[in-house]
Amino acid sequence: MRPAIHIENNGVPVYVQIREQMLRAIGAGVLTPGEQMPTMREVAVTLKVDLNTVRHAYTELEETGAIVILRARGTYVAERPPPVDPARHAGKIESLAQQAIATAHAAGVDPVDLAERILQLSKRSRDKK
Amino acid sequence: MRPAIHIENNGVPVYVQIREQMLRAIGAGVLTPGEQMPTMREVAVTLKVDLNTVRHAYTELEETGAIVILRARGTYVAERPPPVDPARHAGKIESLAQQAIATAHAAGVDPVDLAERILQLSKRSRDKK
DNA sequence: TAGACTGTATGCATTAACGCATACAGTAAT
DNA sequence: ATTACTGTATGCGTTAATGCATACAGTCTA
Repeated sequence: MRPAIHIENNGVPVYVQIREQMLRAIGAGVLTPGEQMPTMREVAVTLKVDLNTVRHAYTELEETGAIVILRARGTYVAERPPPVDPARHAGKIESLAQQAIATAHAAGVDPVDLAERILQLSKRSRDKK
Repeated sequence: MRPAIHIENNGVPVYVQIREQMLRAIGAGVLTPGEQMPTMREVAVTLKVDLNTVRHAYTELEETGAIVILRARGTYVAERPPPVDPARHAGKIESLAQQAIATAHAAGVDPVDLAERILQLSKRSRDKK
């Protein structure tokens, strides 16, 4: 399956965003072990970023054992991808949640309203599929 | 209270890490509205990073309305802004929700998980009061 | 063998991030 | 007025991130 990658202008390097989202796609089962990853060029063109930027992300993914890169043959999800550390993932959620609360507070918005709106929007886009 | 900031070598810019973690501290209630933030120099020395790097982070926090910077007097966590008219308020929620979803996605987090965590945290802090 | 596809690599230019040092400018307490 | 503290600003140098173009090198299929 082709993961939907989304690049944002947060100050976070593009290659980091690609790396994280690919990791999530693998962890979530969107990309399964042995399956071919999207081609570097494919990702580069789709996201309108440089080929070397994608390679940067892929290289790091290979270093962590998440994927295997075969020259001229493509890249594939590793047969035994490193387990997604549950604590690490939970920490990310926690962090994002607190950030969202702070931001909402600063804008005079009730975090509960925000959360409910997020739910509506996400579930709606999920139904499309 | 003094938030414990931790800088990592993730490829994520230092100023982004500071910005995010300060936001997190505010969202978690470690830093409360009206409370003085750690001095820029304090943070710089503690984390062994450049003063301008900290300023970069603080400046962005001010732009989002999370903190208030008073020249020569220090920086403070923003008070909750006065309520605005319902139309703009709804617009803010919409905007924040979309931003949160994008950020979550970029970080490899399911927006639904994020929303549910926000709900938990907000309801909990609501009980305290 | 030819062509298409895929990863690898280089060079050049631009911008951002950062550290380090130094200085300037308000504020508040003594 | 002096001093200490806080934010603001500049200059210099280094490294990293990116985009853009171009080329090289394996692999596979027709």
